[in-house]
Amino acid sequence: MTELAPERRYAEDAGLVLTSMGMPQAYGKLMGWLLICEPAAQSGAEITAALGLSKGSVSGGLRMLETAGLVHRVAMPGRRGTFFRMAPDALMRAAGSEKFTQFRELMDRGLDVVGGRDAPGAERLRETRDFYAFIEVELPKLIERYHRERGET
Amino acid sequence: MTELAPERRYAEDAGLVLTSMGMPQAYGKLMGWLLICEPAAQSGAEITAALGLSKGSVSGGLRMLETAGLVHRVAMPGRRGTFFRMAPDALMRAAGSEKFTQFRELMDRGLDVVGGRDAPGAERLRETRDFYAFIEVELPKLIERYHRERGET
DNA sequence: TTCAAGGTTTAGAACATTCTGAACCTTGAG
DNA sequence: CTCAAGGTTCAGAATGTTCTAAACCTTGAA
Repeated sequence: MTELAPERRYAEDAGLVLTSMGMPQAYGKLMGWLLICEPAAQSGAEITAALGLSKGSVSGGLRMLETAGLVHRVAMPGRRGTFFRMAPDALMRAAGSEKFTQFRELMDRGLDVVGGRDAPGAERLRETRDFYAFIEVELPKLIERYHRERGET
Repeated sequence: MTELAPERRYAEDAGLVLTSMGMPQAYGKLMGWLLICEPAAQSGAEITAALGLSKGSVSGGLRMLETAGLVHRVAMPGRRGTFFRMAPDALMRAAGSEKFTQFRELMDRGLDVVGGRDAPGAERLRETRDFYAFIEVELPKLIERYHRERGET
């Protein structure tokens, strides 16, 4: 068993963590690597070599991450190939309030089915709906506050 | 193709939504049903009949949901079998800040690997870490605020 | 223009998850 | 005690996901 560089090991571990959040392991490794690699922008070939994944996985993964806005393509004049780096705000996008919106919508649809907020048996849906509606509105404000406070200092 | 009652259809749709958040479809259907069913507490047999799932899926699903704290067992004196109902705060638990904690920890481990907050190339990790640390602290406060405001009125 | 490196696509092998059906256990009514 | 309804467990079929390898396409240096 050959020894593993700490950077490589970190990418492996990130793969595990991100898998537990619904991302394919290989793509999680890409994210982990792009979080700590030096230099920050690397070609697909370099990443392939660093992580021991197939070219196919790296290509597919980078495209997916790019689509999700987590990774950007970077031109490196004078060097062959395409380079990728983590988007500056990459994992902050994953905080997404979309999930809360989805839940709130599901509760609203439930309220329709049972006959509105005041129908008998609607408490379950009403309470849950109100909670998610609150978070849905307040979480973006919270994030905005973070950026405001951070920007000032 | 036989017509589907709106309640049953709602459970089916909830199954789809919750699947997209990483829950098995059958378990999502259980949650959907328990959100709108009347009466609110039902036996496994009733749920099995209502949703057309196997006894095995219903039994396993209810156990899992119970373990996750989303569903409670209820005694119904005089009636056969075990009854289940949605936990009052069921889906509010799913708001969990555990995810943010996990991310923050991953970033901290990354900072260790690259040599600390001030190491070259550590900005990526540092910015992400600070963001998640902020949400990790503030989201529980936000939830607490919701309950306080809600409790007063 | 040629060629090699880099990147993309895709079929399918390897793997993991989900769900059911059937055997089994438990409980309470009669 | 007996029996039937309710519940649990588990092996395996059905399904879905992930990853690779190999064929293919693209690009730029010489």
